[in-house]
Amino acid sequence: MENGFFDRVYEVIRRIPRGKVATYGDVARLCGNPRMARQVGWALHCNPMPGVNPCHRVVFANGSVCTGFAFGGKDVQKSLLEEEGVVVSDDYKIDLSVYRWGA
DNA sequence: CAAGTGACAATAA
DNA sequence: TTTATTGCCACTT
Repeated sequence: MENGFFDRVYEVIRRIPRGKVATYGDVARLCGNPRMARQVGWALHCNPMPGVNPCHRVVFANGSVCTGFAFGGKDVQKSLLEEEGVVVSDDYKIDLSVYRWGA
Protein backbone atom coordinates (compact mmCIF):
# COMPACT_ATOMS: atom_id res chain seq x y z
CA MET A 1 0.00 0.00 0.00
CA GLU A 2 2.70 2.35 0.70
CA ASN A 3 0.93 5.54 0.10
CA GLY A 4 4.19 7.22 0.95
CA PHE A 5 6.25 9.21 -1.38
CA PHE A 6 8.90 6.61 -1.05
CA ASP A 7 7.31 3.89 -3.11
CA ARG A 8 6.24 6.51 -5.58
CA VAL A 9 9.89 7.14 -6.30
CA TYR A 10 10.66 3.48 -6.78
CA GLU A 11 7.74 3.16 -9.12
CA VAL A 12 8.99 6.05 -11.21
CA ILE A 13 12.60 4.97 -11.43
CA ARG A 14 11.44 1.51 -12.32
CA ARG A 15 9.55 3.13 -15.15
CA ILE A 16 12.82 4.34 -16.64
CA PRO A 17 13.47 2.38 -19.86
CA ARG A 18 16.76 0.55 -20.20
CA GLY A 19 19.40 2.65 -21.87
CA LYS A 20 18.02 5.90 -20.50
CA VAL A 21 18.50 7.93 -17.37
CA ALA A 22 16.45 10.38 -15.35
CA THR A 23 17.51 13.16 -13.04
CA TYR A 24 16.42 13.52 -9.45
CA GLY A 25 14.39 16.55 -10.42
CA ASP A 26 12.62 14.58 -13.14
CA VAL A 27 11.80 11.76 -10.79
CA ALA A 28 10.61 14.25 -8.21
CA ARG A 29 8.41 15.92 -10.80
CA LEU A 30 6.93 12.57 -11.80
CA CYS A 31 6.29 12.02 -8.13
CA GLY A 32 4.17 15.10 -8.09
CA ASN A 33 6.50 17.79 -6.76
CA PRO A 34 9.55 19.05 -8.64
CA ARG A 35 11.17 20.16 -5.38
CA MET A 36 11.38 16.72 -3.87
CA ALA A 37 14.66 15.99 -5.63
CA ARG A 38 16.44 15.65 -2.29
CA GLN A 39 13.92 13.26 -0.93
CA VAL A 40 14.32 11.20 -4.09
CA GLY A 41 17.99 10.78 -3.34
CA TRP A 42 17.11 9.94 0.19
CA ALA A 43 14.68 7.25 -0.99
CA LEU A 44 17.38 5.78 -3.18
CA HIS A 45 19.73 5.84 -0.23
CA CYS A 46 17.30 3.64 1.63
CA ASN A 47 17.24 1.45 -1.46
CA PRO A 48 15.48 -1.55 0.12
CA MET A 49 15.62 -3.51 -3.11
CA PRO A 50 18.98 -3.24 -4.84
CA GLY A 51 18.70 -4.63 -8.33
CA VAL A 52 15.03 -3.81 -8.50
CA ASN A 53 15.56 -0.10 -8.09
CA PRO A 54 17.95 0.98 -10.84
CA CYS A 55 19.42 3.79 -8.79
CA HIS A 56 22.25 3.91 -11.28
CA ARG A 57 19.72 5.23 -13.78
CA VAL A 58 19.07 8.21 -11.59
CA VAL A 59 21.63 10.99 -12.03
CA PHE A 60 22.09 14.64 -11.09
CA ALA A 61 20.55 17.46 -13.08
CA ASN A 62 23.92 18.08 -14.70
CA GLY A 63 24.17 14.46 -15.80
CA SER A 64 26.67 13.31 -13.23
CA VAL A 65 26.21 9.94 -11.61
CA CYS A 66 26.19 9.59 -7.84
CA THR A 67 29.84 8.73 -7.57
CA GLY A 68 30.94 8.43 -4.01
CA PHE A 69 27.69 7.06 -2.69
CA ALA A 70 27.06 4.38 -5.28
CA PHE A 71 25.78 1.05 -3.98
CA GLY A 72 28.83 -0.86 -5.19
CA GLY A 73 31.16 1.80 -6.52
CA LYS A 74 31.31 4.34 -9.28
CA ASP A 75 33.08 1.81 -11.45
CA VAL A 76 30.06 -0.42 -11.11
CA GLN A 77 27.84 2.51 -11.88
CA LYS A 78 29.65 3.27 -15.08
CA SER A 79 29.68 -0.40 -16.01
CA LEU A 80 25.97 -0.75 -15.35
CA LEU A 81 25.11 2.30 -17.38
CA GLU A 82 27.29 1.15 -20.23
CA GLU A 83 25.71 -2.25 -19.91
CA GLU A 84 22.35 -0.60 -20.41
CA GLY A 85 23.65 1.10 -23.50
CA VAL A 86 24.32 4.48 -21.92
CA VAL A 87 27.61 6.12 -22.75
CA VAL A 88 29.27 7.51 -19.65
CA SER A 89 31.99 10.09 -20.02
CA ASP A 90 35.37 9.57 -18.43
CA ASP A 91 34.26 12.07 -15.82
CA TYR A 92 31.28 9.88 -14.98
CA LYS A 93 28.92 12.18 -16.81
CA ILE A 94 26.06 11.31 -19.11
CA ASP A 95 24.77 13.18 -22.11
CA LEU A 96 21.32 14.11 -20.89
CA SER A 97 20.64 15.62 -24.29
CA VAL A 98 20.49 12.06 -25.54
CA TYR A 99 19.80 9.80 -22.59
CA ARG A 100 17.42 12.00 -20.62
CA TRP A 101 14.26 9.93 -20.24
CA GLY A 102 10.96 11.65 -20.90
CA ALA A 103 12.57 14.25 -23.05
C1' DC B 1 7.01 23.02 18.20
C1' DA B 2 11.74 24.37 16.53
C1' DA B 3 16.17 23.53 14.57
C1' DG B 4 19.29 20.65 11.90
C1' DT B 5 20.28 17.61 8.14
C1' DG B 6 20.31 15.80 3.30
C1' DA B 7 22.33 10.41 -3.24
C1' DC B 8 19.38 18.04 -5.23
C1' DA B 9 18.23 22.09 -8.32
C1' DA B 10 18.33 26.62 -9.90
C1' DT B 11 20.31 31.19 -9.99
C1' DA B 12 23.93 34.65 -9.12
C1' DA B 13 28.63 36.19 -9.15
C1' DT C 1 33.00 27.59 -16.88
C1' DT C 2 33.25 26.88 -11.85
C1' DT C 3 32.06 28.14 -7.27
C1' DA C 4 28.94 30.00 -3.87
C1' DT C 5 24.35 30.82 -2.03
C1' DT C 6 19.35 30.09 -1.61
C1' DG C 7 15.22 27.48 -1.87
C1' DC C 8 12.70 23.38 -1.42
C1' DC C 9 10.49 19.53 1.03
C1' DA C 10 10.65 15.61 4.08
C1' DC C 11 12.77 13.26 8.13
C1' DT C 12 15.48 13.16 12.55
C1' DT C 13 16.68 14.82 16.86
